[in-house]
Amino acid sequence: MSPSKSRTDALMAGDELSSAAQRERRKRIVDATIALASKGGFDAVQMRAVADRADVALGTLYRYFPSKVHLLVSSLAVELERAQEKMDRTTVPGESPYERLLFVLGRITRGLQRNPHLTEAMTRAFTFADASAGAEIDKVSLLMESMFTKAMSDDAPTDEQKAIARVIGDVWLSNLVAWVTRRATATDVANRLELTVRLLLK
Amino acid sequence: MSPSKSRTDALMAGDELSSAAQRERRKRIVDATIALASKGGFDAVQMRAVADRADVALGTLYRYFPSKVHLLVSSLAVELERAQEKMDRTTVPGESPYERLLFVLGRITRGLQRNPHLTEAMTRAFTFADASAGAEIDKVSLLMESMFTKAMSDDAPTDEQKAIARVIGDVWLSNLVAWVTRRATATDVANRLELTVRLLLK
DNA sequence: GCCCGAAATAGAACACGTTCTATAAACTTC
DNA sequence: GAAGTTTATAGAACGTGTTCTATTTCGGGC
Repeated sequence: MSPSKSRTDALMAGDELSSAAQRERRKRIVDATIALASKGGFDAVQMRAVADRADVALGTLYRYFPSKVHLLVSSLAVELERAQEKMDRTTVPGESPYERLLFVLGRITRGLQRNPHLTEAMTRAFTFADASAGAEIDKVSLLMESMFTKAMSDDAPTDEQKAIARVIGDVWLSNLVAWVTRRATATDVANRLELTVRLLLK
Repeated sequence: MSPSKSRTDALMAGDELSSAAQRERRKRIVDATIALASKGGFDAVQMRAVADRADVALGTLYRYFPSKVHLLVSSLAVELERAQEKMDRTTVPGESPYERLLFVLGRITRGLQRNPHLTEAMTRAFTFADASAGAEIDKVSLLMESMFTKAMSDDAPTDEQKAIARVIGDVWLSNLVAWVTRRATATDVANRLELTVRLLLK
């Protein structure tokens, strides 16, 4: 009959870590993950290597993140939050939702393409995730949609804008996958996104 | 200086296998893969289990398919070809491209949802594939796009129709991923696809 | 300060994808 | 039909994600 309120969730959520030491451990882990992913992509994010680099034991790593996919998707969420904050501090140029959306899309896409290995690692983790990582995935999906709806208008988005944001997100993800697997060039991705936005908003 | 014209490609392509025995081996492997995937999804498709069930040695399995992902994506292509043939024998009802596209989408989607484990295995393999499986992935992508363009019109598709087919394919894939990870219900998927088609074609 | 349960550590152990080795069987070519 | 080459086989071996065990350290209540 123990209260048992501090399940692994608490560690995974990250916002409510008991002690400062734990917050720091978590940060070291995420930083190590991003560093390794940036250098060598998905395959280079090896659990033993992450643990080493973050100076924690393998068991501790697994206590904080129950799998490699959880780890990568959580790191992706951290990265997206940073990008969102940066975007919030920018005034998005453009007269119409169409133009503003294109601006934001171009900016994020270029950001990702600047760090191909990291993008590859995150994208593959995101799409390979199974149901057990549903919560982390949802968090990332929400972040992405909110970036797109914010781009279209500052106010609360209409239903149609939400639908459009979702479609854009879907197309974006598919193109990211294609780019990561080298079936599409950066130019392809940009063109297709622009075409999609045109089809949807014109 | 050997001519070396029969690389692994020949085996992977599958269309041009030297002997009948080899064609049969390949078929047994794909059948075993589909059976195992249908029963237990991606995780149940274990290379040793596939080899056992197909009555080939593990080394032989790897000679025919250089990785688990190649194996699953190739099996997906086989499945899609079957679905395409079936579709070709049907007259798609509907007055407009919009209606016909919805009909085809609904039909494929229901087909996939009838076999959730198989769909999970194929979807995860498809999205997890790396550059080395580019050829197999391209084959599947082409098959999907052609299903959608055929649905819209019998004639050669216009550029706009091709673009729309691609967007639909992207949205479809993302929703499949969401459904497989149980972040979306079958109804969600149907609704979102319909909404997307409406946004694009209305 | 001391005790306790929770958290961290080092490292072994296990599972499954993949590769490698040695041998046997199946073909091609003469 | 024999020699040589390619393909298949059985099974060991290896790498990396994940789990488990035994031990130590940490942080909060007495």
